[in-house]
Amino acid sequence: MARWHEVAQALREAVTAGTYPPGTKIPTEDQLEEQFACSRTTIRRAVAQLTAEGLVLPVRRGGTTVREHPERQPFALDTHVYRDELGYYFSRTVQDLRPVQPPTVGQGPCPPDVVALLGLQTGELVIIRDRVMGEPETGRVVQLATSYLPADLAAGTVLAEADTGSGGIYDRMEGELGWGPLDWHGVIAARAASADEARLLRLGPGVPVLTVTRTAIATAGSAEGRVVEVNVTRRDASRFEVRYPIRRDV
Amino acid sequence: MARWHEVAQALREAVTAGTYPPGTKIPTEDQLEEQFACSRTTIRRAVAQLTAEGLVLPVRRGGTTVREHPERQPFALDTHVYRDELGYYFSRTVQDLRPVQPPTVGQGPCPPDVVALLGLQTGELVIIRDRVMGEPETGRVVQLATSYLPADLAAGTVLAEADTGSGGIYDRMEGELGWGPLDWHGVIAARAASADEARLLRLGPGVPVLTVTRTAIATAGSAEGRVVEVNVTRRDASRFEVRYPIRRDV
DNA sequence: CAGTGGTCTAGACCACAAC
DNA sequence: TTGTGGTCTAGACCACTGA
Repeated sequence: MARWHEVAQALREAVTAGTYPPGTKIPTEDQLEEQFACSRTTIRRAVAQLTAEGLVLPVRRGGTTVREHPERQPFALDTHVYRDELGYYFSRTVQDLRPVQPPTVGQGPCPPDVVALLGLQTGELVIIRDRVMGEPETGRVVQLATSYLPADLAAGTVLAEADTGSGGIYDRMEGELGWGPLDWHGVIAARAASADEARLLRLGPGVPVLTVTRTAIATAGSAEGRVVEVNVTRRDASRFEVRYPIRRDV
Repeated sequence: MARWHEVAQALREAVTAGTYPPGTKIPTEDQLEEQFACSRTTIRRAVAQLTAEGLVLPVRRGGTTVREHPERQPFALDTHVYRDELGYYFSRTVQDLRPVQPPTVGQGPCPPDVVALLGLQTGELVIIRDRVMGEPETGRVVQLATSYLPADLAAGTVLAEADTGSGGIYDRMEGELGWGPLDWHGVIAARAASADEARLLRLGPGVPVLTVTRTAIATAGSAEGRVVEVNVTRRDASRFEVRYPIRRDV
């Protein structure tokens, strides 16, 4: 077994055994180098592994902290859409979240993985609406949500404005724009965090994020049959999970 | 921007642009070292990143191959359980899979993340049933499934035998053992692959796997109220996703 | 402002599997 | 057999940020 595997395993066991409780720091790289009698490169390889597993988070000058690793919190599966006077809701709120910074609206090229969903060509422009959500108490960022809307449909409409008004974009689509009723479906997937995501969610590079992608399709009006929005929501995969009931159909 | 970021970005663009099509190899590390005029360590850091993203797979002596990266394949959400004369089915088969090796049955300590689900104490023994599933044509392994059953309930019963007979363990539980009808629920999550998972699924270390965990609860008999099985199914997160419909409840 | 992790170099040897 | 990626060393400098 490679030396860095041994070091990683030793550290992993020390963390789970409580030698280094959550919130505390593991020894510095120089100290570990001495403790395990190997080069710093080997130590770094081991710590990189624990980082990828979401167990620790290194911060420059601040040392490497053991992350809280509670039970994963539920991230309700939104198989049903509800509506009240305020707008549409895709999940009963499991955890209260609030915007950490004002939502941003911009225009840019369509990311490769969204191109196919929107039925566009590579390089076509889309309206991009970004929301960064965090815990109300701590302000800690836990969720990133980005909406992509085809520019040929949304540019120049209220959908491209910062404030979309009461009820949000879905009310605008089904109301003024006459695209409704909308059809939705969802996809759950996971991938390594991008550099931006890692920074905002305070994750190490390459740590998995859980993604829920919701697609909205117009069934009427000028956009009939078109995918009018793709919403990608991302969370730290080590802290969240999607739960669902299984019904007996016999 | 760090040099290895630049190298990674250049390689990433070369791959997505088709300079290195799926199935072909990127240049060797020595060649990249020359091409980018930096040390091999820097090259390796960049390639490690692409590996974590699931874009390439390095094989010793075989070079580093660009992975096929088709659209993610659906991995149907099993919100309903069906039953026929052969047994219970949790998902309409999206893709035909067959066992790559005979299922194994053993007894061992309960993994930490399963302890809580089974309602056991740390260190208690469980029956472990392992299945490795692959594509019928190529034999390529795409799914790992492991069942954990409390030893105090399952040891000595047919549940601990290699062949559980027609209909599988759920029929035994609901039939001879009188634990039924069973209740199930599921959880979707993601995490970095373990070393074993990475080897079997042919992934790089730390690459995300998508997990679907199904829990079975007895509603009758000697096991009433107990969790009698936890099944953890894992797939390469870069190749599979869970799709689900969204219903309008208003 | 100084100690931490982040990056990078140049070089060596090894283990494995494709050739 | 041998070329490939895998591991490891010893050392250097840098950049950021928390003490």
